[in-house]
Amino acid sequence: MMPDKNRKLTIYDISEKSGVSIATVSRVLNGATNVKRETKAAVESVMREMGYTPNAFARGLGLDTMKTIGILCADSSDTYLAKAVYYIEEQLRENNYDSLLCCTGYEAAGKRKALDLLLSKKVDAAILVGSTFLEASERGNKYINCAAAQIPVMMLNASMDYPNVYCVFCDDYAATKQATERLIDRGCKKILYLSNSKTYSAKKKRAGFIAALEERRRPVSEAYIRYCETGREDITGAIEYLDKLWNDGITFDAIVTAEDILAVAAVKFAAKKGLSIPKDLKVIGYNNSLLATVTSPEITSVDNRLKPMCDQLVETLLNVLSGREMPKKCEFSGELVIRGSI
Amino acid sequence: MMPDKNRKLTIYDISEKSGVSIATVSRVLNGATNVKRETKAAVESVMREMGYTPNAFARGLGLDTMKTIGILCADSSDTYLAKAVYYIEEQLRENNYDSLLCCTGYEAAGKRKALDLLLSKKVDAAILVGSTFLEASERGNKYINCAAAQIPVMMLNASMDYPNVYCVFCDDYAATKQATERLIDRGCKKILYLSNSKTYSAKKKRAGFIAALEERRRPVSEAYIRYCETGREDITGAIEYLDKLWNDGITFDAIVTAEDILAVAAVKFAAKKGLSIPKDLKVIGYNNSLLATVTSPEITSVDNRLKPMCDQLVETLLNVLSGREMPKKCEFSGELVIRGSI
DNA sequence: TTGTACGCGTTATCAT
DNA sequence: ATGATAACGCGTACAA
Repeated sequence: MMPDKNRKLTIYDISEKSGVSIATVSRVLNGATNVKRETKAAVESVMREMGYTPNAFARGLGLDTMKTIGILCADSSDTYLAKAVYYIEEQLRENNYDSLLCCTGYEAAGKRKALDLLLSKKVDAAILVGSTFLEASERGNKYINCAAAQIPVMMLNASMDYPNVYCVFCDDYAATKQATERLIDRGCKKILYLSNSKTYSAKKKRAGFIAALEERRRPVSEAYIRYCETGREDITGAIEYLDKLWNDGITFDAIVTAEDILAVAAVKFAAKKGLSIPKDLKVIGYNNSLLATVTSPEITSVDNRLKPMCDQLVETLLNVLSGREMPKKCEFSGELVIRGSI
Repeated sequence: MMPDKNRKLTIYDISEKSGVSIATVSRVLNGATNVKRETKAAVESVMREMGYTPNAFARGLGLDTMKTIGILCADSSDTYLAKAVYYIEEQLRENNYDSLLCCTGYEAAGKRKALDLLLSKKVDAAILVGSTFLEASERGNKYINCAAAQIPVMMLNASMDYPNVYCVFCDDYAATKQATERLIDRGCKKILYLSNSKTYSAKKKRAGFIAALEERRRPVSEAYIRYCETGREDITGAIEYLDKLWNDGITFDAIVTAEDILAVAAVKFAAKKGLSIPKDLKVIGYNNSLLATVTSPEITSVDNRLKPMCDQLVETLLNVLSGREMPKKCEFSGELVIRGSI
């Protein structure tokens, strides 16, 4: 029989070849300072020439961590969430953490299941991306609380009061209020608020919209606060929704949307109706994503500081993991980025 | 001292509490058939009431796998790549594999580093998403070959002849050729080909464009085969590029693009120039992504079967992992999805 | 500075 | 059907 050349190298092989104990090899591996210069050099050379790599599982077992963070999001292909995941992964990697991605869908069951799965894989922390992870009922969020009993839980775009849960979000209320006020001040009389979800974040935006009307002493009509149930990427559906509204007599001279994609639909709706933007119809989007720049004219949109939020989130997480006391909530404020649609 | 209530439960605790050996507990855990019904029930009940979860690291060490697949992509927030990652993650999850996401950027060094990292984390396989992972030189691809010596490597949108490397891609050449021919047959005289990358895939598209011209006996002019170096999401930059071209006398009545985002830029360019689409200018995109539906009119685009490709890729991978012999290359053919831009 | 020996929590191979 | 015990590969007290 040939010696098994394919067997993976272990610390023992290096130990043998370099004539030191495995302890010393381990020390070299982990950059311990109390190793003689020459010994260290010798061991390192052996490791290099044999092509040794430490076994991550064994390490994980001993240290009880594999430096992996779980990232949960409903749909990592959503324009906005994709950016968030990208920024987060990038920051984690720079700090030597890997990212285990779990797309959960928008249903509660899927989210619970995914988080449980991450726990069972023993990730060091979980990051929940998107306000969809905040359920309306206390009961609906229980699984998050449970998870937080084991590992730190970070939330992007949601706020929650559980121990070991850290939240980073944007003041959607104020941003939407400000955007709406701007439209009012520009003379818009019939402003429509259009949303496509009922998340925590969506509710705050809606409240901001209403607050603006109230502050400016404008009537608040439920008919002008709309929820459009089409698929999240179904622009055609949203256009039809607006069309129906319009034909039902609910006409408008401005639209405030909860997502850029709805603003895109509004711009296309205007094109279809022969309405001129911004003269006949003004449109404001939300997220300041790529979608705000694809139409003619481009869309004025609320920048909700995604990159800074992600950076903050990861930084907070790293500090929490190293035992530092950190703020449970970080709130950013948005900014209206002006383009041609208002 | 209190007994350590916080210590994680092990198979020993269950063993003790249920009065059987750890071997039996392990058997129950893994659904072995040779366990007495009652024993099994008893052990399961103990596990449930104590809230036991097996330690994934220990399992990994023993079985030499944690059922994790590494997904590499240059930029997971790119509209197209994000969808690919999403589809792949979904399929993997359905088959009980987790996804370790690594965004590498478009530089060779980043890709090498990321793949090495995945190897060191002992993933069961690596999936390279996007044709950017195919370098022009043999040398540039060596790191892939090395990785494949250890684990199966799957490539989406690229083709390569290495052992243990499996490729799934679309016939971009034929699809682009067909799209171009359609424009010629519709009477377009001056067709521009616009690309924003020089990947394997981009080259095949370009070749298809040229082949169409040749087959229809049209002159092939380098002036009409263009590479636009602006950022991948920089629509404004692409518009300026087209504007400059136009002003330099390189006018056109149709554009074939290598990516939907360039087609979006083309549509916006037309709006800016006062050209009517499709009358004065016809536009064809590539990928049939969300971006093909955001403009007015919407963009005719090549559907390159992303979802079917991802499904095929994961299926192939799973089979490879279970030792079956599988095709090294799977080629899909694209389809032109007709919308208002031609 | 270096080496010995044990623990980490499983799975798997033997016996019985 | 069940139990004892040896891997799995590493980190680290403790000893020298």
